[in-house]
Formats: sequence, C-alpha cells, structure tokens
Amino acid sequence: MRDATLRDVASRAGVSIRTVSNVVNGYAPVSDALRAKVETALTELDYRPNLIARNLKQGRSGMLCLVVPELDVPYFAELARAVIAAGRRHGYAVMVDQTDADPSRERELLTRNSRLTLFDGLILSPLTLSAQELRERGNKTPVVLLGEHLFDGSFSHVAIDNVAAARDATAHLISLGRTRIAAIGDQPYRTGETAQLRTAGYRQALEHAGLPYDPALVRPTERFHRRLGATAATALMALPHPPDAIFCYNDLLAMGALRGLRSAGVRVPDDVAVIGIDGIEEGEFSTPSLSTVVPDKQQIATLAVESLVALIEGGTPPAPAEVRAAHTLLPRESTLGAI
Amino acid sequence: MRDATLRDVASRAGVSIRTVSNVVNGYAPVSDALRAKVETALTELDYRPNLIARNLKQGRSGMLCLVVPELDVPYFAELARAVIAAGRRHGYAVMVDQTDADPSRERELLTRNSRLTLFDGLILSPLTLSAQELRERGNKTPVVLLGEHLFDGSFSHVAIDNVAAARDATAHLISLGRTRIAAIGDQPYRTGETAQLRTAGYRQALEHAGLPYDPALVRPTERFHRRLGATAATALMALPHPPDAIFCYNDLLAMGALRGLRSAGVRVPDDVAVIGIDGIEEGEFSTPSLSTVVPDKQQIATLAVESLVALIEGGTPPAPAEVRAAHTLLPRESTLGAI
DNA sequence: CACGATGTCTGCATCGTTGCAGAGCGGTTA
DNA sequence: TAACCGCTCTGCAACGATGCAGACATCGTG
Repeated sequence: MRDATLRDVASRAGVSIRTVSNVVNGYAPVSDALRAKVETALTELDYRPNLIARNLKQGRSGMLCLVVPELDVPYFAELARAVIAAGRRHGYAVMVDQTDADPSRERELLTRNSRLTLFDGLILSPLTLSAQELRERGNKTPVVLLGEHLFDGSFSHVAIDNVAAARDATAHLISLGRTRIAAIGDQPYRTGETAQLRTAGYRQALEHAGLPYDPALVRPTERFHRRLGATAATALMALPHPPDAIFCYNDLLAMGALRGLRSAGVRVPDDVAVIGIDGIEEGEFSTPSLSTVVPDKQQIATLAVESLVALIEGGTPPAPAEVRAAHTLLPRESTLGAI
Repeated sequence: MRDATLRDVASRAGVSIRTVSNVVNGYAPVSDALRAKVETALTELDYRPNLIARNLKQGRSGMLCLVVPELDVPYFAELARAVIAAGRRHGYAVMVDQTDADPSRERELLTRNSRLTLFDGLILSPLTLSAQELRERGNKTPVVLLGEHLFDGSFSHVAIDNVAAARDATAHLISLGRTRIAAIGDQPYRTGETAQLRTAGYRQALEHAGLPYDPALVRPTERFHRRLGATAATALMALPHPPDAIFCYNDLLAMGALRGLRSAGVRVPDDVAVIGIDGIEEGEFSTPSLSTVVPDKQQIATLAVESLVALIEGGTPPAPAEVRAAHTLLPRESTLGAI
C-alpha cells in the first residue's frame, strides 16, 4: 500500500496539511486539542515523512559521501569509522562507497548525473584522478580530498606529511644500526602520488645518515596489497646483497613482507627489521607485531569533515586549505633490537 | 551560484522546459536544430539534473543501503565489496553505513524519519535488533537480512548454515587427532545469535566423535575481536588441562588467539591447532596462516541483492525467503599435521 | 481540398514537503 | 466600542523534475 502523506493525515484529522507538518516538526504552537487529534491520525496511518520531498524543499539531504578506493584495505575501513563518527558529531550521516581502485569508477563520480548530487558533500580519497579532471567535473558538490594526491590548490585537502612519515620510519630502521634498508611500494609512474613522497622521505633519511641509495633495494608495487608485499620481500632476499631492513609504504605491504620473509626462513627482526605506515590494528596482533607510523585517523576525519561542513554551510566558502594531520612512530616487535 | 535548472536552460535556449527534459533524457524525438540549441545552453549553463527532484517525481533513488556493525571487521569489509558489486550489476548504487555495533544506533535505523527513506532498499546485518523491533519499525523500506540472527519468517534472510560450518571446523580439528578442543566466541546471553548456532555445531561434532563436552573449554566473548581472542586463548592455556585445539567463532578471534598463543610460548599447530570462520584475507598471510571455514561472500551478496531487488521491483512481493549460502573448509598452516 | 496520420513541441498537473503571508478569533486596553 | 495584540490555524506557492494530453505544423492520401 502507498505510504501515508501529510495530505492523508490532514484529511483524516480534519485539519490542514500545514498543521500536520507543524505537529510533525514541532514548529508553530499548536493547541493541545488539535495536536492530539493529529497525533492520533499520525499513528493510525503510520505516517513517516518522505525525506526526498523534504530534501527537495530544503535543498539539502543531511548526508555526506565518503569514497575510498577499497574498503577491505584496513586503513580505509578504520578511516571510514572515524569519518562516520565525525560526520555524526556535525549532524550528518556519512555513507561510504568504494571505487575498487578502478579509474573509470573514480571518473564516474564526476559525471553530470552522478548519484553524488544526492549528498551535501563529498570526501574523496582519490587514487588516479588528476587535479584537472576534478576541477572540470560537471558536478558542483563540495569536495574535500584525503591523501597526498593532487594539491594544486583547487580543493581543500587533508593528509599527513608523507615525506616526514617515511623519513621517520626509515630513520627508525637506521637507528637500529641497519645499513642496507630496502623500500617496498614505490610507484614512479604516477604523478603526485603518495608513494613518491614516501620515496622522497626514505631517501632523505638515507642521505641524512650518510647511507648510499641503492636502486636495487627499492621495489615498486602496482598496489599496496599483502600479496605484492610478500612477493617483493621474497625478491629482495634473493638479491646478492639482501637488505637488513625493509620500509614498506603501508602496513598491508608489510604484513605481506612479514609472511614472505617467514616463508623464506628469514627471521624478523633478527635478520631483517620491518616497518610500515598506517597503524592498522592487524599489525598489533601479527607475529611478530608490526612497527609502524600511525597517522592520526581521528584527526584526519575530524579535519576533513570540518572543512567540508564549512564549505557546505559557510556563507562565504573558505579558501581551499591544505591541512596536515599528525603522525606518530609506533615501534613494535618487528623492529625490536639493540642498536 | 545557484545551480542551473531546467527552467534556466529552457529560457536560455528559447524552448519549453519539457523539451529540455526530453533532450537530457533522450525521450521524445527532438529536431536536430532544437537539440543543438538546447545542448549549447546545457553546456553553457553547466546544467546537471537535480537528482532529488527526479527521485521525488519517480519515487525511487536507485540506491541501496548496506548496514553492517563494523566496517573495520574484515569480514564485513569484504562482504561490503561483494554487495557493492552485486548492486551495480542490478543497476543500484550501494552505500554503506555502520552502527559501531551500538544497539541504539541499530534502533535509530528503524526510526520514523530515519535517513533510510532515501534508499530503495536496505540490506541489514543486525547485531542486537530483535525480530519484533524490526517488524514494528515505522519505516517501510524493503529489507533483507544478513547473518543468522532472527529468522521468524517476517523477512528475507541470507546466511550460511552456521551449525554446519561450526561442525565442519570442529570435525576438521578432530580429524587431526586432537581430543581437547576448545571454543572461543560463545554468546549464551543473547537470543537467536550466530554464536549459539556455532556452539551447537561445535557440540554436534564433539558428540559425533564421541568426545566429551567440557564447559571449561568454551570461552564466551562479548564481541568477535582480536584482543578478546588473545585473552581467551591465554586463559585457556592457563587451565590445568589446556586444550590441544581451538575453534574460534570467527577469524578475528582466531588472529588474536594465534597471537596470544605465541606470546604464551605455545606452538601452532604443533601444540595447539587453530581454526576460524570467515575466510578473511588476513588469515592467508598470518604466521602461521589460518585455517578457516569460508562463507561464499559473493553468493551471499548476490542472493541478498537479488532478493531485495525482487522486493523492490516485483509487482507481487515474493514471500520472505530463507536463503542458504555455501561454505567451504580451507585448511592452512594453523591446522597442519598428521592425524 | 479535406482528412487523417505523423512528427515536434508545449503547458499543466503532480510528486510530498515547507516558507510565507495572512485569516479568524478571543481578549485586553483606552 | 474601536483599536490592537497575540495565538492558532490555513491556503497558496514553491522546490525541480517528469507524465500526460493535446496543440500545431507538415505531410501524404483519396
């Protein structure tokens, strides 16, 4: 059966539509007698407001959309939890979508009639979208970007300092006395990528310690997944001069590396120390537990939502801001050991 | 600036609103001359349709909502990916929300003016909601339930056979020659829970093998998280007669158990064999890798979306169906060893 | 030339809600 | 008694789109 509308309730209660609306929303003063009649009719008809109509009238939906490449990458799942919480604090429901890390899916978001129009704002963690594509989109929903990707100043944008994070991770390995430090996760073929910033940080740390940069120790990976980490670690150990430490560009690569090393009979951290970035919970329980650099996901989420809400609600849209979130080094078993 | 509407485009192109709408949607035949004029105006004004208005008129949004307790529980993240894919195949965008496993958040979904009205349908994996609460909700969006929770016949519902899954897992441990088999994850205080079905399967397997049931070996846990698995495993090993195998009610508990055992100096699988349920990718890369019972997430997602779409689009709503998805035993290192 | 058939295009009503302006009414004040 | 106030309540218009019925022009046919 059709849902009851304000009109149905009004005719049943013998009042005007407007009065029913007032009762439902608690707007204007309504006499007790009428209110009672209306409320009876409301429950009898099991009325519930049509939010689409309300949204149309009010020009907003109260919903934000968070788009990440892959939800089953724990970092994004943990981030999503934080963003959902931050959204709630600002009175917005956050719905999450993923693009499967598929460029065409990412571009779909920018389409004329993307479903995103239904949302008041968009928090996007892009993987392959270029700044230009984003600027030229046929879609004016307010956007805040996550991650180090594209910062040409057109959009507000929240991220940790990836160069510093990578430097900290590498420096930590160096502080253990390791000298042949490998890196897994470079992506030299993309522009503006997180990966390249992390490579820069890695090299800075080497340089600062006076260690040589050996390109053979830097393994690119197409994506940041466990399996690729395992493969890369195995390949590294097969080198004539294998490394004594590995910096992985994220924790998932590191989890794979731990596994690959173990299968190769390499002891961690005794033979090879391993560190990642992301601070996912999984690394706390692995064997050995994983040292990592933890981005402050709470802070990232809060800053992103605050920026977005400012864009949405602000009379004068604030200038696009580049916001830095904090990160912390978290040493665990995978880098245990005296200097 | 205000977004351009059909009216704006129409007045600029000197045609009727209706004609612009026809051009945008490719509905009626439009002469080339007019079409060109309209399309010029469309691009000049950067028109994009207001989906809220369209949805209001058409009475549908083309979006489904998937609600899970916690996105950072890998099983749910992996399931979400499958549901999103299945939704796309049917022409729906799937947006994901989580309740933080918070009963009040779950109940919020059923509220009069829950944001869910914006969606054409709801796929819900409830944690604490009772069947009655669901039936009495003030919200008529079509629903399909996931997981073994509440099957009083009011709703369509997709799940694996949890009793059989637990039986298979336990039987696998027994087939290794283990005789003191513990269980982590019972939840005796809730009604109709997945956990209780798994306990039933566990006991069936013991009984079938003629093994005694020892309540001391069954550890309840409030939730299915790594830390609780670690704690429970540690406690089990402190018993006067510790177990030689542990069946964990999900993989996350098992990951915690592996870690707890390792910290206690227990070797897996030599001293204690471990198995979980869920088939999360994390278990493939842990040390040791985790034996598990894998629910067919693709199938669960496909069946759930198909049921929901049938509810939404079907002229005659099909009767609520109970659908069983397949599961498979996947032995890995954590249960390696001769019988 | 009259007629109907076809092909384009338009205006009105409508989806369900809320904003706005004001109607009706009882009571207070001068 | 007139003027005014405040409290309730109402009707109309509007949000931006689409469904529908029909207007109008053009064309072919008898």
